[in-house]
Amino acid sequence: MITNKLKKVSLKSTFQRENILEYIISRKEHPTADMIYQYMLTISPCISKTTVYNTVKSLNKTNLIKSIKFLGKDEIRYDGTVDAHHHFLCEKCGRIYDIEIQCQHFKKENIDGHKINNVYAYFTGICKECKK
Amino acid sequence: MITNKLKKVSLKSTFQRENILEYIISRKEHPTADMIYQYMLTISPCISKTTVYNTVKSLNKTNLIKSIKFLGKDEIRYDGTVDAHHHFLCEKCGRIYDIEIQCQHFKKENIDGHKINNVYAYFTGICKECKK
DNA sequence: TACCAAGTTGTAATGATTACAAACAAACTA
DNA sequence: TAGTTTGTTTGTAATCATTACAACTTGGTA
Repeated sequence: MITNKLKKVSLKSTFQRENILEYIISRKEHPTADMIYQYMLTISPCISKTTVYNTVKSLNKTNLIKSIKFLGKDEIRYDGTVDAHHHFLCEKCGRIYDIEIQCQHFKKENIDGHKINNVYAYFTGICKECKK
Repeated sequence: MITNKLKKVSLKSTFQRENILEYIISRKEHPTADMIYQYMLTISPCISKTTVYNTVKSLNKTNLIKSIKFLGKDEIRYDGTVDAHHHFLCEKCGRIYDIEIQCQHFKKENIDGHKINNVYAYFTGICKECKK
């Protein structure tokens, strides 16, 4: 439950936070800050965009959500699925799919002498819907 | 030779283009637009930043260079090495290293029914220099 | 219930990138 | 080699996502 997730990471439970987190997790669209803002306006007409940015920053820092960024797109997208996975971005419709592949490099701790902390990867192409 | 590279992709050969391309290829720093601009100022004091942006866009479109973008950094970096490879970003010093690993997904043409055109990936952590 | 640290709001600033129009130059043609 | 055309460069102004900041408000503890 959403409130517990916030409690677990010591974030105060507010209407804005609960609904923003719920929105990101339940919809699978990997929304942008503006999409979150547009949705929040419908249930909280006075919300500020700054609140959206503050909130996703907190949620991201406490690992309740993840951020993703694609080349050529200048906005950050937010992902409520936090376990290791990749993404697929459709070049035609812009939809973003979660990709559950396991890469052999995912668990490496060292490459070329560098200590690895994080792995980011995504694919682009034409999605199965657009191929039809 | 730089001039030939431009000819091959039917880009007119200009002082600005040759030097910007040469700079990106010869230095291995994966420079930002501003780094390129600062360098170009030293050999062409009247160059415009717009020229830098126009040029990297052309070079990128014709595959003479590649663009890279990292989460949390809001600038694009340019890479003169165009064959398939990944990157490592040091979280401490910001240096970017080319990573020559071959991923098993690199040559896949289909994942989950989506047609794959491109693969982007990078690692972050502490580089071997900063570990010392 | 009162208090205070933390959260929210609105406005203004930032900074990378793009739009646009005028001036200019590369390279082809005669 | 000069003229022409088309693509390039330049500078300024605009854009747009995101952040800074300061005043106001609220959650949750004592």
